[in-house]
Amino acid sequence: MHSREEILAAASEVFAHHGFRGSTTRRIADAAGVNEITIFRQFGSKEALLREAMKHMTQSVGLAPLPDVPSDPERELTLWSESFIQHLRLRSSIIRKTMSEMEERPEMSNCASHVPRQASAELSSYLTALTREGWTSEKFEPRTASAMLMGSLFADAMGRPMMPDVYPQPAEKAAQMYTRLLLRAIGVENGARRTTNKQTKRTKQLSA
Amino acid sequence: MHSREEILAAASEVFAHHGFRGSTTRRIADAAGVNEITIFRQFGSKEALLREAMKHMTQSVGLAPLPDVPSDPERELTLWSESFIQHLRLRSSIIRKTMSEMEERPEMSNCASHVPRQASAELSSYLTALTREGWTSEKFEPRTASAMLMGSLFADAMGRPMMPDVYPQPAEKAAQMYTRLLLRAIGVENGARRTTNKQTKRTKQLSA
DNA sequence: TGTGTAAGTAAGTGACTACTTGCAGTTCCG
DNA sequence: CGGAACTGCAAGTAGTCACTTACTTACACA
Repeated sequence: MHSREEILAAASEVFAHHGFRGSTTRRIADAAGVNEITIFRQFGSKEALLREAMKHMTQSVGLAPLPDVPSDPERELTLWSESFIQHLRLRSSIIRKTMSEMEERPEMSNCASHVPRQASAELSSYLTALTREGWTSEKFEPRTASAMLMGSLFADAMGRPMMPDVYPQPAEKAAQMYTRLLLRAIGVENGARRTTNKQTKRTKQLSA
Repeated sequence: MHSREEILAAASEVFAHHGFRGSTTRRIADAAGVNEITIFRQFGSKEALLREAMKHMTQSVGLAPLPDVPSDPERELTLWSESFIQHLRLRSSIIRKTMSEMEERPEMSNCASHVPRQASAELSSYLTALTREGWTSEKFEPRTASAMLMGSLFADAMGRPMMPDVYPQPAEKAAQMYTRLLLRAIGVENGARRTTNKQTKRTKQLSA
């Protein structure tokens, strides 16, 4: 009963630090404060346990929401970027392990790709909304821009512990700085909306 | 004699596909077409072999050079980005494994961080030169901008095989698209230099 | 009091792991 | 011809791995 949750938590922890091959059933059992055999009775095999632990973990992501209609792009996007990079940093160990394992165990990383997929979709649609609502002055592909922002945040979260000197300082401001650069790339000025013919569209939409 | 090189190559190959723990001496010996004992006689231990293989691999990077004085920023940066992403894609497996191993075996990844460190330094200094030479119209931190471009390329190389739909299409144009966005973020117009007071500086430098 | 369920203990299986020892064959060099 | 240097083969060591079997303990519920 109670042991199941503890085993799953311990399995995640051990996997994050030692990878699949390093996650011995003995280590997981010790970390969970449980007899090794309980693992096999509850989950059948080490592989099944880690599959389950993976699924169990991809719940509860909690990214900051992006509004359907932007009202303060810099503020909204910065908050989103900060919540995304925080999510990545908290899970950097396990993400590294999962990415390394994905060629040998595709079924595990398929489940792990759910979060970035969804984040990418939300960010892309927000960037599209920025253009639709007349905030942008430059033409751009939403997918490219979203890949660029998410990629910067991802690489920062993965690489900063190893080589802090190649990333912007301080770490807490990094998300904001990437976000500002991206907004400038797509031509969003400091809090000022451009007045284009697109604006009527938005007014209509709001009054509808 | 000849076996040494073959063992090193085989070790890299096996490590890229199976990581440290999965790189059994037996597997490496088979891949090298060599008796397992030869490995121990030549390198002493599995760890020493993989350390050597790592060192042996970080030679021959071959990034496109960035000029000290920019003359065609879009062209020069695009070529650099393309050579960098190609480098990352060719080594994506081994990079994933190294990043996953870096917490357990820091000495291996320290050697691996040499390439991105140098690339970052070169890119940053090129971006600084862009401003010095009057190509940019926006204020920006070179380190942030370089982390952003390199991060986008890195994340693309790492993530595209797993989720191709979140990255720009086609893959061969991705580097160019990221580069264009970055240039816009720092205010470099399409091949047109801005005429600022900085230009005199450059002229002086050239005539010197 | 009897029964089912979740947990533990102890011991062991066969496969794999890094690494060793001893012996023999080949190649090359003086 | 003789001896290094390199390589291979056969066998083995001590340890770890995932996983199993057989039996015991604790507790909930009826």
